[in-house]
Amino acid sequence: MEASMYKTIRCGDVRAGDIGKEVTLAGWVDRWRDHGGVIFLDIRDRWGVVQVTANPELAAAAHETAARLRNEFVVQIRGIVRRRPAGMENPNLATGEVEVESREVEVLNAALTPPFNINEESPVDENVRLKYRYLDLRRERLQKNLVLRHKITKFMRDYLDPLGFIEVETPILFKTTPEGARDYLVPSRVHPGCFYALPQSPQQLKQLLMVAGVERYFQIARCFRDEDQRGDRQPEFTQLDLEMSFVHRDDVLDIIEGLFTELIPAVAPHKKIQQTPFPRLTWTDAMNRYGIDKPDLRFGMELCDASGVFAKSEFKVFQEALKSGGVIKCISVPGCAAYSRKDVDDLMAFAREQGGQGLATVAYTGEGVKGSVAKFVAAGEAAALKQLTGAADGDLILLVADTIMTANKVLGALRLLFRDRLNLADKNKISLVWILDFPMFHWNEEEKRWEAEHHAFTMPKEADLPKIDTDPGSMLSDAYDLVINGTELGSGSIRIHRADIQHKVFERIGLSEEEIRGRFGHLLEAFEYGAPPHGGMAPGIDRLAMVLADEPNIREVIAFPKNQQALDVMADAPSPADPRQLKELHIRLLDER
RNA sequence: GGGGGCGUGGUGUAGCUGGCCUAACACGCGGCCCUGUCAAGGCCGAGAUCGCGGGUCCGAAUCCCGUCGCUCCCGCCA
Repeated sequence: MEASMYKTIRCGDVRAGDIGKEVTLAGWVDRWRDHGGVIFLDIRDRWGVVQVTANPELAAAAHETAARLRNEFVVQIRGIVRRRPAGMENPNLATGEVEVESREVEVLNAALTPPFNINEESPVDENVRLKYRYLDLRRERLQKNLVLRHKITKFMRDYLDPLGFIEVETPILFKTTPEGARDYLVPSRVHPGCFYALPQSPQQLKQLLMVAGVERYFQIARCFRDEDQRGDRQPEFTQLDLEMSFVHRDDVLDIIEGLFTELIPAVAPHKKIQQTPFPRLTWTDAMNRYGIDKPDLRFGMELCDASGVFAKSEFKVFQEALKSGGVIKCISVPGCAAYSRKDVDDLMAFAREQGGQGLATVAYTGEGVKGSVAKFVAAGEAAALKQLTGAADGDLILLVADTIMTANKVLGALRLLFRDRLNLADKNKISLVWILDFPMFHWNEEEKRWEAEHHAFTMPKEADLPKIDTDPGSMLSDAYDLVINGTELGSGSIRIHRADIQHKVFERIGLSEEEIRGRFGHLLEAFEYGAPPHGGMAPGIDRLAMVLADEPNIREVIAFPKNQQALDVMADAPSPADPRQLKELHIRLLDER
């Protein structure tokens, strides 16, 4: 019931209890219907729509003004709340029992005809929507998404405060990080040739806050990464950044799990969390069973290792794969045994896109075993495969013979393809799963060096520390991911809090003494002054909102997003800089365009 | 960097095996009519040369080549 200078009641709040009252409304014309005599106006504000009547016999001037109104005009209306005549109520409207009989209608601002309809959810070319983002945001869909985001961040703050967390802001102008994504750079005017970097995350800063004795920190933090866009990636995005001191892994997991277990029903009651406590998978299990480190557990179709079944296979491709240390893995696709040659060819093309060599199929039809490798499959093998996968007649087995990495990747991608094609995942289910025990390092073949799988601040498993010089590839770390419906919601880890271990890890990933000192001197020094053991996590708020709002795209949950080319088409950013500005910044442009 | 899809009035689509397209339909827009509608209704009307450039052809929105833009995916995203 917020009153203001312009309105005594919100449009969406007018109810039967207000009948007889004089009210003043202000809002936008959502629709208007001129019946020759009486004119009906639907006036909209953020809280809803209310019908206003303009009757020439009751208020001639108001009626005259009402006749000139068009969609999206901004108006202020003084009138009396009336019960609608019997039979004229509109049950689709929260305000449908009543209407406002206008006495005065004032145009606060006229409006051009909008480039698309504000009052309905018709599809519109996204470029047009982005150009007129302020109009798109006026529509119900994005209004709802803005409110959802607000509820999410408000819930997070309210949840964490009583647990002793404090929100601390960290700088946007910071320092470039080696490894990781490309940085956005900001040139310094005062220091020619020097640049700030926008943080890819407040990682180092929150660790320094732990050294500072904050113990429990969080921030609704903006992060910047200059990489190519995806449906779930923007150059700038928001995380719930969180860090705790004196914790083991499970302390962090418990806090985060408690937060989401309560948050989701509170802000998205129609969504049901599939399983609490959240299931926990090791990274190795996730890869073996789902072929991916962010499995969607809303459906089965797990990967099976059929290497044993085909150990003595006559099929050359299978023989070769096994001989060279590879595997034969498969998934069973329900009800697709009747796939045509073309259907299967399309799947093969898809498998190749994912990096596979090809795809073999075995179809259990009513008339026996069919499929691309049917003639190489012995009866015993067919039966064993059927038992291994649990396939029924009518199912199609997709087999990949390759390195374990590639087989997992291809089948994991196929599993998701069929999730969407066969509608295997319930929209209103939320599968949240922890992925634990990630490898500490992976080998970068191109650069011929070890890289941190999670990031360089992650604590290796204590027991694996001795292997850092001898066998880094087999080391596990105390890193963890939280996965929601097959999307990485966030990741975190227990951090290194000792300068000697941190230094060792930097060395392992190929940083020189000079680089270590130049880039991380402050951190290593800080660790020498009593750094507590600590760890944390950073769930992505945009991705969470996207899933909870059933949006297919991250742009739908960001007020002013950039398009795939990282352009803001509304403001036309980025744009060329004024030569004077460039000069001040000591920047000369190369002659490319 | 690579691959797929799309690009027709303000918006969404149809047309796209070339000629009947002087480009259709819906919404929106403008005018007129109508005192109870609420996706109001009726009548009338304006509005696109089919992303751009080139080519084939007697003839192209429709075929070919190039190019630009948007989008999805791979690479990339510690």
